[in-house]
Amino acid sequence: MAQSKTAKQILDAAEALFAEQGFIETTMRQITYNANVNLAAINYHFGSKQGLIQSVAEQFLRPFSNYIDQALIERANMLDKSSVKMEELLELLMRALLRVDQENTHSLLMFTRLLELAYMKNQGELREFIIGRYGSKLKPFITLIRAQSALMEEDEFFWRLHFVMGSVIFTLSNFTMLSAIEKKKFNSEAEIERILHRMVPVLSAGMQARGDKLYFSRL
Amino acid sequence: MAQSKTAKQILDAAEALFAEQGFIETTMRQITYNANVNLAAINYHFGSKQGLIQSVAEQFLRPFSNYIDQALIERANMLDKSSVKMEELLELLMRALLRVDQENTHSLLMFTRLLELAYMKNQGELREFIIGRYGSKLKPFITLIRAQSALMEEDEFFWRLHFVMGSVIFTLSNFTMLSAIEKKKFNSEAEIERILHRMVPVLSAGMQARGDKLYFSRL
Amino acid sequence: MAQSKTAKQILDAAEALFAEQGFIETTMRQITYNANVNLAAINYHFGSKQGLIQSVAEQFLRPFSNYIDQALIERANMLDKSSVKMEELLELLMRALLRVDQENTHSLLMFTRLLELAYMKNQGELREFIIGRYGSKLKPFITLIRAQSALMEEDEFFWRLHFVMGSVIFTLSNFTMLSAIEKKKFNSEAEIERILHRMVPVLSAGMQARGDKLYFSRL
Amino acid sequence: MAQSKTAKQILDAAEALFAEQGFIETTMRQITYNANVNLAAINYHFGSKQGLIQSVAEQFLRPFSNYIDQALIERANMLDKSSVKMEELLELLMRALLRVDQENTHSLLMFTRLLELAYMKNQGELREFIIGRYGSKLKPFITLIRAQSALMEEDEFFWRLHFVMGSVIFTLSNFTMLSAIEKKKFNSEAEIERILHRMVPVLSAGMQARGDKLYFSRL
DNA sequence: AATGAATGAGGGTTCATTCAT
DNA sequence: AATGAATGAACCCTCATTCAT
Repeated sequence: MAQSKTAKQILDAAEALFAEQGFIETTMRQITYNANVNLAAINYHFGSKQGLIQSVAEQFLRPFSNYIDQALIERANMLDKSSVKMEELLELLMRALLRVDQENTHSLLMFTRLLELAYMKNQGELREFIIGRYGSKLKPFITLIRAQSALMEEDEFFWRLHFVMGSVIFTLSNFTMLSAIEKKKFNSEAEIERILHRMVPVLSAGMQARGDKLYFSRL
Repeated sequence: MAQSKTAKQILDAAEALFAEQGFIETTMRQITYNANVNLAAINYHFGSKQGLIQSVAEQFLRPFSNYIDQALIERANMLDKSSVKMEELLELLMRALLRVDQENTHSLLMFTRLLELAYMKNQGELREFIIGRYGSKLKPFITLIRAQSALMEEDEFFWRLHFVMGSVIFTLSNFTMLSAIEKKKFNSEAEIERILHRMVPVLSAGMQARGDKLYFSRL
Repeated sequence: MAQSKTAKQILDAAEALFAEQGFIETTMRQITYNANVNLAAINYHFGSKQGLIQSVAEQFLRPFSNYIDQALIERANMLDKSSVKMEELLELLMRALLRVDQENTHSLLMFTRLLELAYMKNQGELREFIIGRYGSKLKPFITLIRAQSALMEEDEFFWRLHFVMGSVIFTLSNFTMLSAIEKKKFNSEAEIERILHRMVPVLSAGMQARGDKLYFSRL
Repeated sequence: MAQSKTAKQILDAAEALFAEQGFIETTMRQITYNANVNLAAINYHFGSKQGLIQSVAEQFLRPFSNYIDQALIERANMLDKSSVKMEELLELLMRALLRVDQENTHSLLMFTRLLELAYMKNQGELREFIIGRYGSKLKPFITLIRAQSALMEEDEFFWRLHFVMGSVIFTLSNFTMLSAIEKKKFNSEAEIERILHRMVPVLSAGMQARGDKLYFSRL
């Protein structure tokens, strides 16, 4: 059997709490209390809180990365190369995110919080863990994105990619908050699928925009 | 009313530390040590850490809001209405940000961290404080943006605005980290002005993109 | 005023417990419970447990080192140089130890435990603290010892000094135990002064012994 | 009765770790990890950590005690009684120590740490175990030492013996540390044989010194 | 107005031991 | 005979806050 009952309970409780509150804000005592296990169990099974975070992360990243792989293969078979479009790529990405989230309720939020954390200082270890483990898997996907973007230097592409990622991370990270505002303002319930879909043309246009048209004078 | 010397020292030290590390990560010990005042002084002068954050926030928001006002007047004078373009609006915004930052070193980062915090749960008080105090001031500017965006429903616009804001907030919030990566990868030093400039065409294209072209099948 | 009441209470309680149980075996909870103060007070006043140990150490080392200094000056005035003898030097040392112990009940045992600790691995910080602070003060004394020892190489002297120190440290460190055995065996109460006195001729002879007379065959 | 393979592995691993780090500092996790057995195995086979320590002790004490026996016989044969000297006795002891150490790498250090532990409070059980088991075996040897020492009362002899033992125990117990210092200071590598040899004249002179020459005034 | 001192609550981690199989 | 899993107790430390002056 892959993992003990206790480890499973810890993972589930941790996932829910991490998703809701964030990693740092969630304490080991909360997790073990919710999981109905002993405080020391986290250290026994995962070594440390950081270790638990990595395990929770992996639980999402593995299937996500697999979905991306599989989708790219599918796409390669289904379509003739000439017709690949940026928006299709982004939708493929969004679909992968949604699928994983569907399988495991908190995945999408976890993904977001994870990236958030990975960009923090003092989190070099986590950063390297993620990049080392999954960085290479996403490369072909990124290459496709690059091919569909406007012509630009490498460093420009680097920054744009992060502009776009920032959009996704920020939006998902604050989704609860934002959809509450929307409800109050427009009385319409936001669905995560709808929001992700709304992103596609925006992000796509961003990556394809011709740059450097203007430059504001310094000061 | 002139604030005491101690309060001033606390505000200055807090601003620098908040900008560098974030609000939650900064401890009162660090602030009072840097400010060269007693640990209890923060509670004495500002009631609590939260109170200090609001004071620091206000210290930044006031001049920023003034700059935006002024910039809109500038724009009204400088350009004939027909030629107002989205990119010009965004550059105007960026310029306002940079100007404030120039006057008071940490402003730009503070702005970002403030927004970040405002979107958090349990920060309803801060959120209302900001919106109540400065929300209305930005309205005319947003109206101009809306006019230059692609035709869309109100709720679509609401979301797009947040996509774009997410980009800015995320990028600036993680600027230190990202520019470190860039340096390692491309051996080039990122300047904040350059990055803000790079954002302009991307954000602009995002706001102007025609939406709803595709919709990924559920699941 | 030099130090707060709480700090004083902590020092006293810590000293007693350290002397009785050793540094590592004594917990911060025991100390603060005995001192009747809050657990966090140690960290407030001394930064860490290690910091407390250093403070306790200093409380003994300062007067001890002063006594040695003063005694050496006295000796220099009182006696003509020709008559300085090893045993006098050692008695001077013992007297210094006893005096400090008399002033502050647990000093002698503390001294011992301190040296014990200083020789442990992972205690480089403490070692450097002691040497840096008091190493130089003891140099003149050690030079006199050297002058009265048998002729030998520097490294031989180094080792002999530690043989002799080992005697003192071990005996004092286990004094409670040893004197209990003595009582059981000889029904006589051991007094620390008497024991230190007993050491003098033994240590003296050890330092003055001519070395290298025999060498056991390897294996 | 042959002990199980697991028990053997535990004993070996424990011995090495105890010798290197000391009893208290060595954790059961370290032992079982190095022994490549389950954490619970120690409690299963030895009842408790304390039980393991006693087993390890016995494993060393048996051969050591045999060597001493044998050495005393050797001595009886080799030398005519008139010429027995203190230094020869001590060298004989050192040789026994070295021989055991040679057969079983960690013996010498174990011997030291064991004595160290035996002198601690709360270790009455271990103390009695050692004395009950091996105390009598050393008696003839101690009688010989007594005969070669200076004339003195029984209790004086008792203390001197412990002064001398303290020297040996302390030096060996801190040998790693001391030889590191020597290396740094004199750039010469200390060998355990050489150090033991260096002790011989020092200890010998200590035991033979005439006592009571002076008495420092009780301040 | 200001501060040194003190505190209660809570943080992650480590340990030897025991339980269930 | 052996072990993976689990645990209770205890560890040192950090935090924002409050008290007494």
